[in-house]
Amino acid sequence: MARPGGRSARIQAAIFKAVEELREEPDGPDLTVPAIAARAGVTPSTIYRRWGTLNELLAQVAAQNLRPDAPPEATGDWRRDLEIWLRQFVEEMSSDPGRAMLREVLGGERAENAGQCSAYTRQQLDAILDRARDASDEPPSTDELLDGVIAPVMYRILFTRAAPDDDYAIALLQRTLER
Amino acid sequence: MARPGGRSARIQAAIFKAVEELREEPDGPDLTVPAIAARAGVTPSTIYRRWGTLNELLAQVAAQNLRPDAPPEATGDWRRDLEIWLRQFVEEMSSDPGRAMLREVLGGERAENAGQCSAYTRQQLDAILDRARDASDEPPSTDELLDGVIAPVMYRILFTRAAPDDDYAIALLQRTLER
DNA sequence: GGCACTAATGCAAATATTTTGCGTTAAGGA
DNA sequence: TCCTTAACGCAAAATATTTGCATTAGTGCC
Repeated sequence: MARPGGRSARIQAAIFKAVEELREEPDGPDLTVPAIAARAGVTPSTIYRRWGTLNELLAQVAAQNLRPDAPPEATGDWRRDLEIWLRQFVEEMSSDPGRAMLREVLGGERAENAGQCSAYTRQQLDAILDRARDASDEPPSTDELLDGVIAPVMYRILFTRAAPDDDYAIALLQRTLER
Repeated sequence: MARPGGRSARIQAAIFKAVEELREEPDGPDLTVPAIAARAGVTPSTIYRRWGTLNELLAQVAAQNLRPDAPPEATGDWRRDLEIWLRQFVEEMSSDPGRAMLREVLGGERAENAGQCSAYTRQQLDAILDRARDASDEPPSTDELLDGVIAPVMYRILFTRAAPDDDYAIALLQRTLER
């Protein structure tokens, strides 16, 4: 049977932290398993046995980092909330660190981590849309927003080297709201 | 100055072929640099010098494999052509080999390969849309199709483990054509 | 065509990494 | 508390990556 308790959790936390710290390293981040293990005070074999591969470890760390740190801002006007949230989302995802995390999440073998990532944005959207429904309004569905706004933005981030899509994203949002 | 001539091209072709062949291997594909080099009749250092990393090599191979092997079918009815092409596109991309290639293209450090990939689908769409314009019709723009159909399909393939989206994709296409 | 220049490769030693067997530690259940 | 065994540490073995130097072969020039 599995044993997620105490020690395992502590070690995983130490390893995740080690990855973050090594990213900040001034002279080029040395993201190798031995380096991460050393920083975390753990033997490399622990990492290999738990994650199998550096790619898998980085995928899980990235998924965790993509977890939103706060619920979407609530101004009272849900359309405005959506716009504010979207601006931040696009900025974060299209930044260099954001792109790197997306690469890493998608680089992992198991779809689990990528799924987690989209679950997060779904939750954030749901939070805003729930408030809209409380106000007896008729907002679009989460899926309509995913298809109409999030997906096109992500496609461009992943498949082109294009600059920040700020206005473009807002235009997509307006169009989806008008339907 | 660069020397893409003769030998380099031959070696690159041999290496790409080696990757393909190792994928077919019955008892688990051994996609390591040394294995690829051995199969291609080349020393590993050649691969390391040219691509730097296994991820980069696989990204470029995947980009090449995602190149469409034929122009979209032409039935005379461009709406039908779009539908036929889309069905095949979705089937190919959501298959296990297709997903693996997408992972590999996106896993590379440089955006170049992913960009190539989306350029290919853009070309295919353009080919169909050009025929529509020749017929003095008013088809949607390439970007409208990318935003309205391709992006949502890709988002689901990349971020969920959901099953083949055949009908879903067609529904997206219909909606985009009606606008 | 022959020649000079040097990018691209081959080779092999030096490093770095990943894997693996076995002993030890510590969750989780009785 | 005791037992079972998942998870870890350690170190040797197996692989993979890097690097310096020698060799091969595109490319431009005469």
